[in-house]
Amino acid sequence: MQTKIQVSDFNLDNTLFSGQFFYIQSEPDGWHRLITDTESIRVKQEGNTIEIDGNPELAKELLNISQDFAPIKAHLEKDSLTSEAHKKYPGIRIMKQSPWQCLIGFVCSSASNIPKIKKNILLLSKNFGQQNGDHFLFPKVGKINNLATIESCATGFRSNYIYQINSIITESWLNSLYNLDYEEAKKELMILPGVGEKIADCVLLFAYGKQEAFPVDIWIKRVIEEQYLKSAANNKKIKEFGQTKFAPYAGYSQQYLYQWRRLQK
DNA sequence: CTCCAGGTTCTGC
DNA sequence: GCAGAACATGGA
Repeated sequence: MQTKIQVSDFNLDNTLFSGQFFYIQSEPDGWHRLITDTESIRVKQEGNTIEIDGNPELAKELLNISQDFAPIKAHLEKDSLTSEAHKKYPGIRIMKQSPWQCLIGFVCSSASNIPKIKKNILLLSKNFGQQNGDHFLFPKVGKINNLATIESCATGFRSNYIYQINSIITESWLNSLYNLDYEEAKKELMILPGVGEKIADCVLLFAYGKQEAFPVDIWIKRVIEEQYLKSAANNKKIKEFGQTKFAPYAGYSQQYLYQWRRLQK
């Protein structure tokens, strides 16, 4: 099934390559296959049109296409650096992933890098996911259940975290967190082994839609120290600064600053 | 070979 | 409470 959706202030490539979602297979003709634990779709942007090959509801949800971007644009333009980042990398949207896939992706992310996280997710899917045509879906909750096989997915010291999380949590527990506010949901997520503040914030932002979350990684630490504080600071300080300065869209500001600093020469 | 990557946990004060 | 080390792995 093919569908076309008109968009504005939306850039597919900038969104897909901003380190939010790790199971993407890009084709040379501009199509990108986005793979979840239930289905996969192909998407492509031509001007202000998003072409969708597959379930259009999944595309709209995952890419957060229908979110009104006007208030976010106004917010980004209030600060000179987020404004510059928005000009340079326009149309980055905060995606709305399934909590499960987002959680495992970011558990893989600790002290790693984006190409390697993508490799981890691909290997986990090949080993534990269901085959779907020429690719494998992301594994469902409970399926990533063999430690030795997880270790073969190049996940290193994160292997045991993945193994334990897979056995501890259920789909309904993950869904129950939608009903909690930011602080409460964060406390719950941080019970999981291998999930600290930063990974919890990523899951809250990229899956649960908590726009006040301000994940602090090495790039955000750098950009805040270099461009705002003009001095060294610990992660707690960085996070407090970001959440206060960029409220109520700290998550969006974070994402644009992250991209700006990470891709800086 | 060394350094680094969308960090977290453990240890020792 | 805090800083510092340990934790695997692959790419530059």
